[in-house]
Amino acid sequence: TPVIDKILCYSCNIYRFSLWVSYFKVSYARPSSASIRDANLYVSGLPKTMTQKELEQLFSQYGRIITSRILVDQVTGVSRGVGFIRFDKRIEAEEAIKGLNGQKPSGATEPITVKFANNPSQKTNQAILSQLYQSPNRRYPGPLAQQAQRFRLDNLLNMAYGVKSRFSPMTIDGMTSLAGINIPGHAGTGWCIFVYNLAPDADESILWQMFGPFGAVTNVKVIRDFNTNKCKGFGFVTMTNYDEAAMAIASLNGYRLGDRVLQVSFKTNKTHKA
DNA sequence: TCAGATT
Repeated sequence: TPVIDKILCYSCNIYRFSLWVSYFKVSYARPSSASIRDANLYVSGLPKTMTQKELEQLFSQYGRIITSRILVDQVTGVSRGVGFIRFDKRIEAEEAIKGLNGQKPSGATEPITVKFANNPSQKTNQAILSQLYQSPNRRYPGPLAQQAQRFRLDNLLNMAYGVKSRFSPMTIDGMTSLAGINIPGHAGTGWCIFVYNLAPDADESILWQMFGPFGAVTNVKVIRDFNTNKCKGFGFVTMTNYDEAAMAIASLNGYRLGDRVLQVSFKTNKTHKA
């Protein structure tokens, strides 16, 4: 559809047009039947360089692919290393799991995980559910919440009087891009924080409650054992702003949660294997 | 004692 997006000359009617072209796919819905139900696979551990085409090539040996997708970071556009493959038939998906789960694609250094995808209609929004949950000590702010509150006030004063904090995100980001150095925990979309010594029954809501008062938290995760579903003793929190993350770490490292003393720091790259 | 990711 041509659209006038600029009038270059009113008197002689010269316009600049822009032309937007959209592509649609229209097709009959596939008749539902047991044979095509649950034929959708979730794939993780993909090499970040793998394209959708290469992903399809890898899986096409097991059957007809209906759709495929690689998830990308919304900011950087780079692959998140996870994706989806929907096969025509469930039996094809089962064969693909048998053949590819735990295998290294040619040229890859890490094995991929292939399993049936969750059904998106039954997903729960963990973040919203957790944040709706309010514990009594949140309603009556303790020392922790007061510290976070002071910090926010401090931020407002900085903004009002133009005082730059030494932890200002601008300074840090400028340093990062100029020197090309890697700062622990910095993931591009936020600052990843490692929380150690969580109790086996810890859940995401406790992380939201602890870190939320310090600023913008975009993600929390309690790492659980696959079989027991108990917390493995640690978790991760992603915060948007460096100074808020730094304040949360400074305040929460050594914090006593129940009968445990937490260790809180920026996430490092160390692996738990070997 | 430093993951997993769900269109």
